[in-house]
Amino acid sequence: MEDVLGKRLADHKLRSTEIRRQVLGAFLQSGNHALGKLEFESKLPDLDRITLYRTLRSFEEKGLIHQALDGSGKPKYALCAEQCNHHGHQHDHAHFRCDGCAKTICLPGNLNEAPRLPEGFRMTKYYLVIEGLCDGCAETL
Amino acid sequence: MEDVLGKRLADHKLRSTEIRRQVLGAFLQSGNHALGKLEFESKLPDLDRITLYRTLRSFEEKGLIHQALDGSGKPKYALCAEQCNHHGHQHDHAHFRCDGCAKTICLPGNLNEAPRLPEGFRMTKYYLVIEGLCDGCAETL
DNA sequence: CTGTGTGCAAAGGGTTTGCAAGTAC
DNA sequence: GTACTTGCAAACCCTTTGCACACAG
Repeated sequence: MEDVLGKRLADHKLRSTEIRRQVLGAFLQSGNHALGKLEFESKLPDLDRITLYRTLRSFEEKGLIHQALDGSGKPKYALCAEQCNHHGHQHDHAHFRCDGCAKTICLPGNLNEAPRLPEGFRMTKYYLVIEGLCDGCAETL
Repeated sequence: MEDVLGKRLADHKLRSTEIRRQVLGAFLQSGNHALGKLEFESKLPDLDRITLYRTLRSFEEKGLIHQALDGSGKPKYALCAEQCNHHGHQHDHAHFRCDGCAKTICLPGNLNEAPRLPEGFRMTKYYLVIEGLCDGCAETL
């Protein structure tokens, strides 16, 4: 079977429509970096904004993508790893935002050990956000 | 001198106006937790929204407050420690957002050691965001 | 055929900008 | 007096909701 996109959608209990294949395709093309409104507008100029919002929400609910907190205040999304599905998300990577090119990158590898909390607090999850310069931008300066 | 608010504003090169004293007062009252739009509306119901935005921006530029990233998507602000000023910010604490009461709390103490980065990346700063239940909410359940 | 997805229009919320009047220093 | 601050109106995003039509399964 050649329909990688359709299969991945079906695996996540999502109907395979033209638009969803386009959006998923954009994620697969983008490698390990997260996509925001601007990236979608340049990659898929004809895509209706409202439809995009709904598509992203569906993808997130079904565990195909996750929101990438990057400190910019603007929502960005990135593909999930294999273990995420409609039951829930499970991530162990940090997000890096480059001050040069403004790209947000999912960093591979584990986070540090869980942070310590004051007495009585309980943690459900935590995120690490890093700002700086990516390899490309650091070398340009 | 009794004018704590005025002094603190002056220390940060901010003119001491009625509104700024009110906003700073709200921060001082709130202890270690961050304030968002909603909190301001309940603490200072007569405050003009636009003026609030400008006041917060001035405070942030002068190193009096910092934005507290908490994963909620909505901006929140908290008082800075002593070492921040108009030259820049310097923070070493994590932000904890409670899923119960929705409060965002600045956690005292140091972060873990700095995260490792891929070859060629350079870090300027990083944030840690933790979600869970605060002591009050955890004990209620 | 049935339930879901799409597209357009409209509405909603948060935030910023322009400008005239007021105020700190 | 001068430069900064405030308040109101208007404008500007970004995002969500309602509804009729189209489409996947």
